[in-house]
Amino acid sequence: MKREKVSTAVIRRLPRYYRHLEELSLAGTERISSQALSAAMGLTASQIRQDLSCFGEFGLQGYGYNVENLRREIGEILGVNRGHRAILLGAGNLGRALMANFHFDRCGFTLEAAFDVDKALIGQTVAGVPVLDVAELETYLKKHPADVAALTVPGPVAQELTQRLAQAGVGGIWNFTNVELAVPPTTAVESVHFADSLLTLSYMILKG
Amino acid sequence: MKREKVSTAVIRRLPRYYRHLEELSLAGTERISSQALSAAMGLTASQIRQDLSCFGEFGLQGYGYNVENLRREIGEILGVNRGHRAILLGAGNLGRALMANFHFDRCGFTLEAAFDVDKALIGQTVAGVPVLDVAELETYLKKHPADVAALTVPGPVAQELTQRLAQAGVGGIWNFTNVELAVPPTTAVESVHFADSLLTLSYMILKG
DNA sequence: TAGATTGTTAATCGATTAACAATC
DNA sequence: TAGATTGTTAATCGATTAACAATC
Repeated sequence: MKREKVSTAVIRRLPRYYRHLEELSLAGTERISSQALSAAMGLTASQIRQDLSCFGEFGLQGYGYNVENLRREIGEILGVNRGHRAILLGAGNLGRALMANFHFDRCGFTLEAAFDVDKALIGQTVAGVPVLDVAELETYLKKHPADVAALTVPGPVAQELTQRLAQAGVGGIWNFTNVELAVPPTTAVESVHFADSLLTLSYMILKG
Repeated sequence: MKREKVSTAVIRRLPRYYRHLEELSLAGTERISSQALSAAMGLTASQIRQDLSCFGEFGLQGYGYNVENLRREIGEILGVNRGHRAILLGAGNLGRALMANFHFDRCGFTLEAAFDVDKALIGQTVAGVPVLDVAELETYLKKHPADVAALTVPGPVAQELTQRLAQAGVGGIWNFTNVELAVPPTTAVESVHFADSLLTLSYMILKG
């Protein structure tokens, strides 16, 4: 194993590997070669072996990889068994859609609470998750530390809330606003930029 | 200008440039150098000039770039003035969140209709957009061709609907399901994989 | 054993950065 | 004019692909 620093290109492929292996495992496939997996995913076999070699030796010469074993190993690398805790800020349409539809648990997260400013929403429960007053954010986090906060609030309040979250020790921000968030180096940000995605598609339908 | 084929790395930066330039323009900034823009975006000046040179010469020696002009040019490249038409399939929580909150128009799209199977939703209007019966999809598209379809349906029906959309001439699919869609070469797919994004964040909070 | 397939090293390819002549 | 900054060519860096000895 070559444990140099792992490039973001590799890291971004890990969830895809994980997803494919989940499906293979669910379909009852027991073993797979890098060749077969690469064909299914549109990569090269070489790349898959190269990627995995950043983290360890998970295969067997002449055999390939045990699907369930590799799935578990990659899950371990991604941290799906760490019992991560999440909160959500902004229980508007998008926030409630995530609460109702997104399977946090499949990523190894428990969504423990949502926060909003709207008195009409505070006190409600969405998909089993209580909506609390954002004024209580710090008090809540002191009692129930969270690893990650999903940020589904209006753009103008995104940066201010980010600061409060970082201050309160939340390690990662899952950003759904179109704001480029400034964070201290101890806080990670992963953004889902809908507009960037749609504009990319807009470009693609003009060309290719 | 070197008009070779533009790499996806460059294409994925275009929406970011566009977004930053919108903000600068809105803030009344008239001109900017590649140096200043790169500092604001966390890139190198060289990279920005290199990226832009794929599409033309938009700057002026000794001056830099006119913000509003560059914004418009990049908008043109991305196709925001093409009057693209969109439909949406699946008016559940996520679909309605997009309808209510996402500014299709800021990306140059008009969201013209949504489709669902749920009789309780069909006939309703969400944020001014009618929800139609998905059984009428082909009939509708014959009368009102769409450039792009947002796919916010349950995983199991995603592939089947993708085929119907491609068949009906929809050029791009904005995929919010966690299904890896198979499409003919004439159809573009851009996926927003929430789970991949959260798993990436999960990895980041363990390391970095 | 023979065939298959890994993990890793070396070769290639592509993307980013640096440098600079051109010129506003 | 002098200073600034572009667009582009060349140099560097990093990521992907190919090749192959090791070995199940």
